[in-house]
Amino acid sequence: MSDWEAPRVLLAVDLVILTVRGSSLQVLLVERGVEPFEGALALPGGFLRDVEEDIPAAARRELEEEAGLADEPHLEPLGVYGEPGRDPRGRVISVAHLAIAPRLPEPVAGTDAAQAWWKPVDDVLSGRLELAFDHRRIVADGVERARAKLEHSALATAFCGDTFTIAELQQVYEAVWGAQLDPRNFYRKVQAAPGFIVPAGDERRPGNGRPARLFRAGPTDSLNPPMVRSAQ
Amino acid sequence: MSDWEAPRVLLAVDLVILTVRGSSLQVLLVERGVEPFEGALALPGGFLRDVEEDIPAAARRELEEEAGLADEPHLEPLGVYGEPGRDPRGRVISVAHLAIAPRLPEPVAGTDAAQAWWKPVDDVLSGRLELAFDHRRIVADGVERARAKLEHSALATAFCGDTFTIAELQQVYEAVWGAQLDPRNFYRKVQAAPGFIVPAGDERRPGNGRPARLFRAGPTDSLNPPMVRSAQ
DNA sequence: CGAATAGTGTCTTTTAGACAATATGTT
DNA sequence: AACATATTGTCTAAAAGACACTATTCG
Repeated sequence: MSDWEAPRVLLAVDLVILTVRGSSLQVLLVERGVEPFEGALALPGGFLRDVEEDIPAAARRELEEEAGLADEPHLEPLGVYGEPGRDPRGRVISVAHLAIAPRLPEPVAGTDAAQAWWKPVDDVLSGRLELAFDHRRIVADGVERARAKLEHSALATAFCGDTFTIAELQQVYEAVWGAQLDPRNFYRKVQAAPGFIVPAGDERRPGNGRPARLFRAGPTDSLNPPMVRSAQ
Repeated sequence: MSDWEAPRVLLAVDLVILTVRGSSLQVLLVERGVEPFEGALALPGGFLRDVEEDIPAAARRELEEEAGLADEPHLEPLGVYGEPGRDPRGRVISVAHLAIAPRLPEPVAGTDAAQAWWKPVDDVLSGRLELAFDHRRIVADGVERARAKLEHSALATAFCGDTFTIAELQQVYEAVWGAQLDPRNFYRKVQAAPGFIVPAGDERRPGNGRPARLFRAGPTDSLNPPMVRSAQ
């Protein structure tokens, strides 16, 4: 064992960036510019820049380079994906991250050299859309993580802008969970968890009817009581 | 970018192996035999054996080599820990795994060259016990994962032997959550989740009182309704 | 005013938790 | 029998969900 040397691997960072557009949960995909899978759709990501780069830093860097999202969206580690033979360039270990982007005006977050598109996660999960590598699995894990965290954490506010109405927050839950919720019960439910959301003063969002009160994300991340998705 | 080459890192696998002994949640620790942190307590683990080794396979190998646990305990990926400067031997990325060992007769799972001990997680989390590297943080994450999963999954059965009584299952919940539960409500609660546990036929465990019925793990992993730990 | 959405009140059903009562074994 | 633990039953309080109703804006 004394002349044995531990093998070295390539370390990549991949991003599952989710947002809600319209009433559907969407994920940001890019077109690969190099082999393998050149031309195929894939998650934004890339190799560690240098051997001293911190993993969260690499994730933030890719978030900005490939998605143009510089303004601190929610970002958390998701998992490690590293089957041998996954990439012909050698043994690659990918550290996937989950990022949540707030509702953007409309335009797709284009970037860099490659192009980027928001695509409905349903199209990815159902297989209607082919992804490079094992990226479909990674998306599935990211979506499942988001669904679970909506129950117990304040993650939903990361999908919204700085201020938002309760109806907008409900749209997030409905898009991520793929379920309809009663607006009246939802209204009281979100306010029952102390510190989840706090009023932002005046009123706005003059939609078709009565303008809705505005809220912003509260101080606590852990929801108690939790938001429960009924057992389908 | 054409003459740029992606950096390579060392890949390690670390194990948070939890069990319940007596009424406390315990974690398996080994004494490090080499620098850095020689002589200090640490999680079992090690480098990938060769560049083609699968990560789950490496985790199972360490589980057997360092803990003597060959018989398929529950094993799941926990997270990635790879700050630069964490290890003087170079850039090391550690993929931590969570393993659950069933209640063992009594003897400590000794092994290999190094020695191993079960230690109460409370001693690790409180800092009474010093651990090498960032292993205290990894233990904390593993314990938190276990606590959370006990609510929504059948993970608790992994702490038990092949068959178990409901009182034994309750001891698992109490040790992991660090809380007291009402045996009568617990009894109905665990049976209310379809597929969580199934009867194993006859009776046994003739303790001091009436012998308890035996159960084994049921087919479903997802608990519905969940076991809830009251909001402390 | 009428349409449309925001926000409140109330009732019913379900669930969580406390705890009495009964069952079945050991000594 | 006395004791200890297992298992069942029952009551009460809290929460989830359905849904009628009121409020406020726009056209």
